[in-house]
Amino acid sequence: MTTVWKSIADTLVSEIEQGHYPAGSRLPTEAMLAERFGVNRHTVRRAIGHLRTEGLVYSRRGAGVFVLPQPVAYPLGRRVRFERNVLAAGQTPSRRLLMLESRRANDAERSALQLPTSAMVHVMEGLSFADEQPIALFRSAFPAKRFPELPKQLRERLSVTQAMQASGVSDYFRVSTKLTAHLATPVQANLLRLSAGAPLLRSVSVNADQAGQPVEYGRTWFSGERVSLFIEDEG
Amino acid sequence: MTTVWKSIADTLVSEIEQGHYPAGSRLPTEAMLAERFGVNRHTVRRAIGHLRTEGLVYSRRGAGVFVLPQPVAYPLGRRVRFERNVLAAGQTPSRRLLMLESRRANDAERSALQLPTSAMVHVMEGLSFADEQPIALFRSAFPAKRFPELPKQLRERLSVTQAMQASGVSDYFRVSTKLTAHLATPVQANLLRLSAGAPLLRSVSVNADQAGQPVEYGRTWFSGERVSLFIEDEG
DNA sequence: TTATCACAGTTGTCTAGTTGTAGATTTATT
DNA sequence: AATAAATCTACAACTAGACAACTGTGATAA
Repeated sequence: MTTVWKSIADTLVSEIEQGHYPAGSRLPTEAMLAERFGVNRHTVRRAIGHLRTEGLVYSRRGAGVFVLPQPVAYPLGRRVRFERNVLAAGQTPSRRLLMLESRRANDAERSALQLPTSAMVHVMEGLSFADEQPIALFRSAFPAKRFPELPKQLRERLSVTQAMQASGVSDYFRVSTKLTAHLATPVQANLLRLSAGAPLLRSVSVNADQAGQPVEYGRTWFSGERVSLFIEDEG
Repeated sequence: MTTVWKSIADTLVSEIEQGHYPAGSRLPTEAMLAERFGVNRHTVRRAIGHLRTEGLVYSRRGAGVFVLPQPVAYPLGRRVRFERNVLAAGQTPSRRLLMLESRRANDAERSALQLPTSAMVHVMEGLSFADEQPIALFRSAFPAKRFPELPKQLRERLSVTQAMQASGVSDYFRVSTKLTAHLATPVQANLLRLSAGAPLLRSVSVNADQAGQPVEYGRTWFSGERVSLFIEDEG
């Protein structure tokens, strides 16, 4: 015995899957859907509530119900490139810069980047989006001595790859990646538009140039819901 | 020798036939009827269940029990016009718009309307009523290129014939009609106020202008109980 | 240009009422 | 005693309406 709200939920799911309502778009209002399906608004709400728990949509009071993009498959391999990864998943990448500063390296940064004591690093913090949907929070440290112009370049282009090239590093490679699971702090949850305490995947990684010299020490917090990391074959 | 619920059913039938509860009106709630007849609610339910199988009333969970009007005779011929048909049956036609959108035509629509690949169509979905009683669910596709203003016109007038005229098609004719029988999905049943799994008559049709150019590809689901389709003589 | 405000539209929440369903129990009929 | 009819109880599912909380937009004023 199927209930009305379930069949409405099924209809909406199939319409979303057929691209009828593309990712990021707004569903018709609850009132319109109620009219269309010939039911009370509460019944539509129950169907939408189901889609919400399935992670297909999210709703904002006063604004509407919006279609969520499906989780991005994010390959971790020898070459990890944000834009390429998101594009390969069929979504549109973008970034937002939250902070950019230069300061003394802390212990972890010195160790990872093989820097002498009291060396300076440029630190960039930002958000990564796929189709307007925040998928990760990142904080990267670069050796300041080697890349004196990096802050300007990052500010202009926002792409690590391009900024590196402008600083003479034509290519770079992932030399280590450590993954752990964490719960989102309130600040992180807010930035990633998750509920506080949502699960995050934390990646701590080092990239190095062709000579093996470390050029970036990065920490990234991926939304566990929206990203599925996978290890690429090293072909 | 007669049971309690049967006599209650008889009483209700005669009251409906005497116009005590006119078509479309709501019966008193089961609780009130139980009170009135001095019986348990379930006994009233059994009587109402009988009226329902007789096609005299229909009930909507949470809303109440409503009196049904009689079925409509619907002629299918060279000129099929909803309003004319229902008026000819002595009832009052009306329509409700459920959805109106423009999108890429799918295969069936492209083929029926003789459109090139990736052509756009306007799609209208709605309900047809005779005397406030839903008799059919329809979904029509129109070539968007030829009728750029159609959505506005349909929204204003809700009459295909009038919208066509406003777009320069003074008259149109049925060029093909295919009929099949289907069972109502839960959503369809709900919209037509039928029980799920009720039989529907599905008509897939194409209308064309005087030059023979297809102008509408329509699918209509008629309630098998409330409509009897008949083929008109082509005089 | 910027800030503020008003307003309509949308989702969130609550209360109350109605029909649908399931099961157990009592009462009437044969 | 057996069986059918009716009762009783309790929820589940849906409707109906009202109001609160919030968003987005456009108008107005500084």
